[in-house]
Amino acid sequence: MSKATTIHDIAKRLSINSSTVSRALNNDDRVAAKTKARVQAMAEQMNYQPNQLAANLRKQRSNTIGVVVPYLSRHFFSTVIAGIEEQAHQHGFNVIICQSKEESEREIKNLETMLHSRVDGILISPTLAGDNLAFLSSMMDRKIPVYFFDRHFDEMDTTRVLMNDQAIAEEMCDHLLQQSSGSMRVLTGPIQASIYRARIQGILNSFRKHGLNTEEKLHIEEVPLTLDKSQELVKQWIQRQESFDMLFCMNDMAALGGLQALLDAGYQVPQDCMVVGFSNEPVSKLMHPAITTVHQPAVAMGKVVTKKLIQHIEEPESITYSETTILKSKLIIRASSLRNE
Amino acid sequence: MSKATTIHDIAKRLSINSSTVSRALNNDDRVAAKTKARVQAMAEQMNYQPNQLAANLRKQRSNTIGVVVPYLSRHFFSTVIAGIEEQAHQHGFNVIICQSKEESEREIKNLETMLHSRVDGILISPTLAGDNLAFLSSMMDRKIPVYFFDRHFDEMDTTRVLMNDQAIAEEMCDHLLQQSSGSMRVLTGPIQASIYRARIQGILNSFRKHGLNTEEKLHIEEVPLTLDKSQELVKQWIQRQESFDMLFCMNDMAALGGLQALLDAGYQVPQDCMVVGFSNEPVSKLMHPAITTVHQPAVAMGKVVTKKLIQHIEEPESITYSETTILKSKLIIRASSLRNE
DNA sequence: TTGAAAGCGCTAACAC
DNA sequence: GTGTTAGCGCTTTCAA
Repeated sequence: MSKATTIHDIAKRLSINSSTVSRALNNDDRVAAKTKARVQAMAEQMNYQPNQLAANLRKQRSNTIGVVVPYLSRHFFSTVIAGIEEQAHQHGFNVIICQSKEESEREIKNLETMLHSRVDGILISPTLAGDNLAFLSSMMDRKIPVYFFDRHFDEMDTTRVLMNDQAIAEEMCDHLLQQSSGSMRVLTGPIQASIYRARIQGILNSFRKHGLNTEEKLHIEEVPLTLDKSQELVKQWIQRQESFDMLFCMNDMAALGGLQALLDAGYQVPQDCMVVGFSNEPVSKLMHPAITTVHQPAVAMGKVVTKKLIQHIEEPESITYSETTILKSKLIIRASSLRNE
Repeated sequence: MSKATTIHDIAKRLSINSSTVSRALNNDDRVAAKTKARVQAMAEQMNYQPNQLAANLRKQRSNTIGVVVPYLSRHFFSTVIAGIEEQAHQHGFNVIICQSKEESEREIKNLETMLHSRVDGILISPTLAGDNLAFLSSMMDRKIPVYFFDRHFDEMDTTRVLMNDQAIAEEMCDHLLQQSSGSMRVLTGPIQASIYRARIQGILNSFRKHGLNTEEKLHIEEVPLTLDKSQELVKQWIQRQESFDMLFCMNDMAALGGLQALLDAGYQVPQDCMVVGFSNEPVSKLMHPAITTVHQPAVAMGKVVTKKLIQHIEEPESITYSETTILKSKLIIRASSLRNE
């Protein structure tokens, strides 16, 4: 096999025109059933493989969706991508993936590559500092739809699929404050990020609702949300004899680290200090005590946002609006925050 | 902006030929430095974005690598892909990703799509049952290089990058047998899989070396390697009063589940039973006791295999051989398998 | 060092 | 229903 079969080869063998072959292969209504059958049989026989590249060039459409996430290996993001991938393939779209590593420069470079590859649309959970906002806007101006998931920019008026971060954080905080009127420490990621801002707002609401003074009773710390950093920080607090009896972590890894530091120092959890996390990593339920957390429907998020984007790609005129979809996450209360058992 | 700028637009404005523009943009030696500068300036000014689609069609090359893994959301695979992505982008390649979900049918469908998209090469950790082997071979026949990572087929003579599964499992088993001459239970994934076969071979070697009877002392159980399944199974064993004092799990999730079941039943780990896992998931070190495991260089695996594939794509004639690269993983001994402390 | 011209494989407007 | 024709935007001989 020295050369791949083209529609022209098939046409020649069948003594018909290549455009008829094209139509037959694309199941066009106007071509006779009999011709269709002949073409399909011959295509099979000659082991014809359509050349998407050519079709794409002609159609000015790559059938490809570009996805940008901070880190591919974070459980939450790889799970969302699993959802994206599934939905996209169902609709005949390819998915190309990049990681920004939280660097907006890298993110822009990736987006440029995608632009050159003529992706039909972008799905992104953007890096939160830097000048990527302007670049993303310019992509929209070029009629390439950019949809957000999980993270977003308020400034950009486009469709996004988010979690109910504020409400669930408020609910979580309510749950804690019902059991304690002590002092809370919050470990959060970058405050610029909408998700963290939303969650903190939820916490503030809850404090206000309970008539508690946030100046005195609430201490918010912005840190890299990793196991090690969190463990180290909480250890320091304990050494300095700072007092708190609730530890609210914005992800499970930080909660694990914090829990570890507390237990190492001989604290009882939840009696001396309650600990809660976020994201429901598989391990959170295995700790002693098991950690209270929030389950986020990550696969669903991927599917939903992809479905909307594909609809936009396939019928651009029909999309005259942008919408914000809020997916409901769910509180999972476990021993690490249950004093009354 | 109603229409994207092409090289022809630039050529017209500069009153030169589009092929000169093409050459200038590709930094061809034959074009005068002065012309190059003019072209580049104009391209900038007109906000020219190269159309990869067109270049790809002309060059019969998509600059895209197809990646197939069982599950995108498994930590090991998403980490390998992070490495693949990084290496590929450094060399100007895109990466499209599919998950097979361990279904060979789905895998073949994905591969076909990639074929039509004219990927320049495939990186795959294949599903281990089904008729995908034949399909993969046929891709190689079509001059599309297929490289394996982590998993592979002995029957296919192509480059692959694997872990030293057999050696490390033997080392792990040695470590256990030095401390016990009791009975071992192994929780493994599908035996058809080369990785599990290799690891089991390592265990057998270790038993033989220690002069122990595998008929009596070794019990191998093939199960889905999930936390829940493992926990359930070990719980059953305990209820049935089956006796074993070493639990060798082929991943950390299974080890976590097993550990949980043992602790729930009041067993002391490692005194009553040692527990070991595989893959060094972040949580393994957080358990009480911390779990002995194997660190696998996943990012490195992704980078190495991608580098080799790209070399193959760029200089196909120079590749007259296939090679097997074995990456060294590393034993991480922790409290769950240390009786002498 | 540059220009002219052909063509990658496909689709789609138009004609019959 | 089918054929004719004209590109999509780029690269790459070949010629000058």
